[in-house]
Amino acid sequence: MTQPTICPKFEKAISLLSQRWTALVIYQLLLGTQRFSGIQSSIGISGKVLSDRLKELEQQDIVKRVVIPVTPVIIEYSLTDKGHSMEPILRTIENWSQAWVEPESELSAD
Amino acid sequence: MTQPTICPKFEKAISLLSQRWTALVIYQLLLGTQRFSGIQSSIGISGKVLSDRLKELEQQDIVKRVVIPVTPVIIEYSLTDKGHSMEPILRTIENWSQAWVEPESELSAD
DNA sequence: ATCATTTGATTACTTTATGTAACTAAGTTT
DNA sequence: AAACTTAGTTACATAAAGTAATCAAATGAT
Repeated sequence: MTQPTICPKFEKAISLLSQRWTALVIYQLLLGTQRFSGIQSSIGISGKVLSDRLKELEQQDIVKRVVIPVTPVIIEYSLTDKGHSMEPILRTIENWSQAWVEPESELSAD
Repeated sequence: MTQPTICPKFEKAISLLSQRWTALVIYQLLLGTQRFSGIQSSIGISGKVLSDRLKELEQQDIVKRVVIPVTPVIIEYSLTDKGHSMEPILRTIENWSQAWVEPESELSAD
């Protein structure tokens, strides 16, 4: 048998990044601390899924959540060191996309 | 409004890589030409989804499909130039995972 | 005091994606 | 003709994601 020879760490990283929105959330946070609604409107994710993703990223120690008790409450999300360490991944994808992805053939057939 | 300012090419790349299995399929093909059943057993993907993924990757000119009319038929899948150009993405993820991902805490509670 | 407002979230419900397992097609051996 | 092999497909079940309404906490307006 030549079964699962894929490194578990790599597989875990892939399964994280293969979740819809995860990479985009991190990419947005590379721009700096942001709030829930800011992330939501910048990438067009639903509140429900954003909530899920942020919870998981917090658990993975990729995102840090800070509550500022003013009114209405402000909650700031930012990247941890581990989160920032993912920047090369996003940049590599960014570079590749510029070199190889053809723009969406905008079929503006009226 | 500070709406969708994300580059369409980048978004397209992300949406491709955010599909479950896509990155692993490409990663496997970095090892060289492989057949349907080989990919299937190496990463544990269902035939149905692998079929979908390979079709999309073919459309995106990332994967090449070659039919060898012997019996039983052999169908070889390999990366195109565009496919190979994604290697840095996978390597960057691989490197990051080695440095930052903690191995699955194997809860072997008897 | 009550009501509306704001942010960050959750819940109920619908739609889409994925998993599972049985099945098909073509060619060959038995 | 029946069995076997590879590369799929199909029908059905489960999981994930989208949508919209709703909640909680704090506060200012009435």
